Amino acid sequence: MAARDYGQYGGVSSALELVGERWALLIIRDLLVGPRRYGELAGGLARIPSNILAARLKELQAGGVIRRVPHSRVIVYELTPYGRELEPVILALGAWGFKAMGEPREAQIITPDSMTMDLRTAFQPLVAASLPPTAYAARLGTVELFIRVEGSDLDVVRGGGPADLAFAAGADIRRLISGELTPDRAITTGVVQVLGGRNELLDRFATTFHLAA
Amino acid sequence: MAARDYGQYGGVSSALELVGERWALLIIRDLLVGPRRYGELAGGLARIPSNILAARLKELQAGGVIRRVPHSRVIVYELTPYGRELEPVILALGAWGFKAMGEPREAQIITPDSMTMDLRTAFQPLVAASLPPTAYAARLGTVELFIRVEGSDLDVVRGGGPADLAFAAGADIRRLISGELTPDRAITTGVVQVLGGRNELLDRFATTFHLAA
DNA sequence: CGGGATCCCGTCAGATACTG
DNA sequence: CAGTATCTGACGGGATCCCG
Repeated sequence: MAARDYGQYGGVSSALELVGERWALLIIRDLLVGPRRYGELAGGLARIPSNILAARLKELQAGGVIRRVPHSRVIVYELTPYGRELEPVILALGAWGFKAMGEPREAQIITPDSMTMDLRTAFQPLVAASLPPTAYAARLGTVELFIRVEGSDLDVVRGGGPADLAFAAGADIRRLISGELTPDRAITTGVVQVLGGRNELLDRFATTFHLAA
Repeated sequence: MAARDYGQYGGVSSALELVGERWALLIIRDLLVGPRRYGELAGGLARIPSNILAARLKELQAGGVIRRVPHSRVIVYELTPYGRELEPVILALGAWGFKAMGEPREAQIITPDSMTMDLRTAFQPLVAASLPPTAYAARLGTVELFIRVEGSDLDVVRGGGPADLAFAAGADIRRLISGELTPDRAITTGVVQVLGGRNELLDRFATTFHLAA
């Protein structure tokens, strides 16, 4: 049960002994969005074997990174305060990995939690601060997200709602966020379909969520 | 040879497919200090099997993270520009892991490169900017480092040199950096031995390198 | 001697089935 | 729904060997 050790005394090796095992940081990524049940984690991490998920949850719990909370009938996993301090790590890792993303491979899926964290990664609070509050309803593949930007605050939740701009796109929304595609070209090429609201608001979206490749 | 995939399309999973395998981030940590030869990496990562080191180097090269550079007779590995962009990730991970460090376990060693990166992690550029240039000669366990702070710049190299303060300590230098121990108590308890220079300069060291637990 | 490649073995991950 | 049990295959660990 004890995580495998690297035989070194240092910050990075200590961190990797706690969260360096396969799947661990993806579990933490999803828990950064909010507390999740076992089945929700398994659903978001489609290809994780259930025994591995169970093992990781125990290890992360033993390491003080997550907590197992019984809520009346159901059991929920959530990050401890110390686990929540991994947010800068996940955001930095996500920003770096974002630049390496190419076209989605066969059988690569988008999940609500991974998309939510990618949006948080690309979020530009300084840009957003000077823009009026805006709500977006985005359908990305099969994932529906309701995105509210207000000042330098960002809130992303699953589902829809009354939005200033509603749009649908696929995995290549990445090309809009990276700046590879202008908002205009994204619409004319069909990468983004505007379902409601003014087209110009996609400009605002693209400047609010931007991560150069 | 292709890295194992997570079946997800997202920034974090993409990153982990490139640098998420065991030992990979420790190799990158050491290469952030400077280009290294195969044997130097093997020396700094004492417990890595040579086949794993060889496999990781190939994978990281294929992923565009490192480069294999023949220098006349010898071969040197170095980070690509894209690989160097992992520095914020390593620093964030190191800062997080630093807080989880307890006493060194049996057979846990300190290496020059891991110590160098830990110092970079703990470095407070804003504090340093308002202090006069200072050079420290530190012997940490068997590791000798020459640390120069000038304005908000930090330079750490192996070996010694003419320093304003020379001191020796063990792994529990961590307790000074975390603030668990004041500089005064660190000296009186013998955690830090001042070998040359004025004792008061250890105050400056402790404020320049600080990471609360 | 530096820079690996090869071999064997143990452990972990992956897939599926099963249970309280 | 929240895991446990079991089996198989792949990867990591350790030692040894090889080649320029």
